[in-house]
Amino acid sequence: MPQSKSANISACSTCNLAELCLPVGLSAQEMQRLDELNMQKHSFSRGDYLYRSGDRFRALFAINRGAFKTRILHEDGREQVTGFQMAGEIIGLDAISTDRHDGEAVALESSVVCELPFQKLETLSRDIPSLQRHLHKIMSREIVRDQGIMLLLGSMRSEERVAAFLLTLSQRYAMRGLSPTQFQLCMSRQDIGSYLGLKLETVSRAFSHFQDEGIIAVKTRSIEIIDLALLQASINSSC
Amino acid sequence: MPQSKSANISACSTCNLAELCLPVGLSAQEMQRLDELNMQKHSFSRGDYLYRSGDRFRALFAINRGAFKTRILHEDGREQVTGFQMAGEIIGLDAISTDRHDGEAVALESSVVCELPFQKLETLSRDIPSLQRHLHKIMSREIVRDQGIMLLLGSMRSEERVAAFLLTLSQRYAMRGLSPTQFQLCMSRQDIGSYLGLKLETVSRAFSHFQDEGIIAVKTRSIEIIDLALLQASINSSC
DNA sequence: CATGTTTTTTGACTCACATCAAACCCAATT
DNA sequence: AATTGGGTTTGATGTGAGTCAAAAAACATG
Repeated sequence: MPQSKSANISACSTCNLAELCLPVGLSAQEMQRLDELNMQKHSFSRGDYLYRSGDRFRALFAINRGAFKTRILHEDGREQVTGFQMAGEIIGLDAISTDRHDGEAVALESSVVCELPFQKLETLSRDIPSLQRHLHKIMSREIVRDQGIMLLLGSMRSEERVAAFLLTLSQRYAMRGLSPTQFQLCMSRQDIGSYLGLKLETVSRAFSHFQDEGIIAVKTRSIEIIDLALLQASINSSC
Repeated sequence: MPQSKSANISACSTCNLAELCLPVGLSAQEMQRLDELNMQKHSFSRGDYLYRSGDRFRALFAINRGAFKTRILHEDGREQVTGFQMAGEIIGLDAISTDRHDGEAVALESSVVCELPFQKLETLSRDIPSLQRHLHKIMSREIVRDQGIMLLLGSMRSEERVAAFLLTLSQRYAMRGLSPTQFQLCMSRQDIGSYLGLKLETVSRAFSHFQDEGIIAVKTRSIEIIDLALLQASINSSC
């Protein structure tokens, strides 16, 4: 069990999604597990699973460095990336990790997209009311985010989706004090496609097209947004 | 303000999503508002707004009778139905009602799909810890549900989506002790389409096709599932 | 019951995206 | 320098679902 320590929760300027800072309090066995993971560092590559106790995540993690993706796995092998989590954000909401949805087993998993280091924050303990309240915010935001993606998946066409994707990335970087117009993608075209409900070729074509239009400059994983306004516009114009 | 009364929370066998029962505690003005709504009963039709204080829902409602839809509105007029809530379920999570998502104003609204009567449950009061805990479950489930829809929107084709939709409806009715094979749709093809990311014609065609196959029997809003196994199969087969 | 309105169905056509396939780039390995 | 392999780009082609349109059915109204 995690060593109980006084929770130290405060709005955190560097964590955008989080707003939730706790001293890192790892139990002995969790420390050991972390070590194991670090030991096997080389076996960790894109697509590998992160950390599961049993068949569900039991804790919240604040991502220190690197980026992760969350995805849903259908039993028939279909998978969908449901989000990308970057440094300063939260991953692994306990309650939603594994659950039955409409009678079908839906496994929610996290896999490494980029690098791996992370910090265990705190197990989702029922008895820290202020943590709970923050959790509400996080979950609410998760829902709002999901609903946004639903809008995207349900009613946008390919280039609009890619534009929207780039813009949200841009904003997330901006929130973290990084350049909103020049950044590295930390996920493959494949993953972007899965996230946006598109095939990787379509994503690539969208990038190329935006580049031809002079809206962005792409060099594989490096993105520079040249005309942010045009990118914005390309979401609404074509509909 | 709502009259504070002792919360009486317990697992509720008739409420499937809820698991949350409170004595109906309406304040005077809320009672009045409810009366107003009942007065104007005839002015309520599909698509009308339900109940908003300011521009956000301030309370949780347990739906007593009828059905509602939740949707997102984009400023450019685009809308997407994000879910259907039926009797015995919960509607109107405060925190997510109106929020900024990725810098764009996204309004979450509820509109009446079928009939209107509802009961106010309790304002989302921070000071009832057991309510909070239940809220977690509800929100978790909301997230899981959303993620399922994302899977659907992202990687299923039209007939699979419609099949999945019918199956979840079936299960929800079953959970409520109603017939899982014979029920009335309480939403238009349009709404189903919006929910599934399809056009209404496509939904109609899917229904017709399933009917031709002898899997279901459709008569406008009346659905009978004839071969549940085949319906199940049609989700996986075509992929 | 006749009439107007909305919802649903059906058909013909089009187009955006998926699919298939080949070439390319870049980094790691030998 | 040559090889291998994953990720990316690009092109040619096919198809599922959108679009447009019109008829039919369901529903509402006087």
